[in-house]
Amino acid sequence: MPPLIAPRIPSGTLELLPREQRQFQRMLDVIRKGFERFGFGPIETPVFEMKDVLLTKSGGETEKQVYFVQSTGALQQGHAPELALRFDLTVPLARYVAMHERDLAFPFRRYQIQRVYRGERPQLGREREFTQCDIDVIGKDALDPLHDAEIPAIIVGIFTDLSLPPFTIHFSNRKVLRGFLEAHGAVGPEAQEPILRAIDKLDKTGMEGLRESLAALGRTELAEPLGRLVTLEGTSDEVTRALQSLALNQPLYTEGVQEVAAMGIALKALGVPEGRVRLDLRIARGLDYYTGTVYETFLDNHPGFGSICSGGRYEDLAGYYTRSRLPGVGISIGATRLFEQLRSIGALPPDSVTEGTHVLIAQVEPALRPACLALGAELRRAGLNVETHLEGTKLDKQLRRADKLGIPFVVILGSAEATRGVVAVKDLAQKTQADIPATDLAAYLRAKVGFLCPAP
RNA sequence: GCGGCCGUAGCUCAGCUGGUAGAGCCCUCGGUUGUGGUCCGAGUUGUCGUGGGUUCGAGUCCCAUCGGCCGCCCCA
Repeated sequence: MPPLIAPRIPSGTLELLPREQRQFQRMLDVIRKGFERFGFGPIETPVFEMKDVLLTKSGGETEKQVYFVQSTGALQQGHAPELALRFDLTVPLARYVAMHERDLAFPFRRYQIQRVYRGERPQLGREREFTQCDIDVIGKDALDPLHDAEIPAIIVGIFTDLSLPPFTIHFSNRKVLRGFLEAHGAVGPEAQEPILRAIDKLDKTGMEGLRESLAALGRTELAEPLGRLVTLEGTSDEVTRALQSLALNQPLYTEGVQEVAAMGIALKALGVPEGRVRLDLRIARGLDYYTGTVYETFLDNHPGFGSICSGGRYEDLAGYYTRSRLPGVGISIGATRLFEQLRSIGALPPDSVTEGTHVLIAQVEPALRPACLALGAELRRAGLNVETHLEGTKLDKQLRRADKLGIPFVVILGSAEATRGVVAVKDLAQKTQADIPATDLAAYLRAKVGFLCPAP
């Protein structure tokens, strides 16, 4: 015998058993419905893109995390890879919009639920292959700030539908932060970026860390005013008023505060519950392409899990691919991370009997096999998901199978039942069993399973 | 890419100061005729991550290497 190869998957990848996969799928379904509800349309893009297309904006940090793709043939000839796996869905979106610009209706509202790849050190909630659920709105030349308010409303709806544990979408506005820094002498992106990063790390480093970073940058004088800005607490309205009262005479700052104020009003109008979405000046986001609103979502009781959903506003999405100016705003749910984290705290919703296999038809006598097949066909026509046990092993094995697969009902059809025109229906969870007239079976089970299915 | 911890059955792990391997779970079968998840009994499973070294002898010590987990960078 040849030696066995150890069955394994690369670290940072995830594989689920069918029941878990169903839960994950259900999560994605809820997300998709949430996107559709707000009038977003689906797209998909290839897992790999041309290398030069993908690596435009990245520069240093992201490039190190990119997987290159090369056919073995080309590899043998010593060619450098010309393809790379996408590491997010935003860059492919930019390419997509630039490519199909003339055919799209702007503002272009699309959602995209696909896997992305990052060459990172995996950890819990940090995979090398994971699923992102993105929505973005892309405008032509301009995009009303109202779109920025709609984004969190969409997410709140979805997370509520998912019965998530308490969560908060924190948002801020980089114009406010930049304007504030500008007004305090930190002028220009080169000076501001490192400070914004330091602010973004506040939850890990604390104020001490921020002070240290500022000291290292030779900006000790910013510690005091920035400290006050960043520790503003209260409802979004209260924080907004505090920002307005600072009355910094700085155009960018003023613009940012206006946007923040407008968001507060819009969020109320959209019916987003107070407290779900908070203005939090500690959110800055490291990614430098964000220019206005930024979002970051955390589970209230599990801050260590990191952000499960984040995004923001960017002034020019596709500058590398087209001369058109295409501002946008978007957000991404980290579905794989969210799923893993919910699972680790036991917060995944329980199996639903309306999904998966509803009924297992046990086969106890070879002579009745055709009857079992026919019964299965009939129940399926009634809208039920049915497995007919085709092996016809011992009954206890068949019951164990139903048990293991989480199938709630077992139908037993033997000659004892057949001669009386009934079948035995066993409810595995209730440990009950009843003889049901064969003619009533479909209706009986449908009522038991408790869902409305389309008329046959 | 940097730092720390760890690699023993499919899974989770035990194996004291070196003397050639164990538990639980899982799985299979049985506790007789068509009734599960409980209980009882029986059984299968390992080149102790890999390579080298020290030693009469190494899962146990040393070195290297690969892999995993955690933290950092970054991020969903």
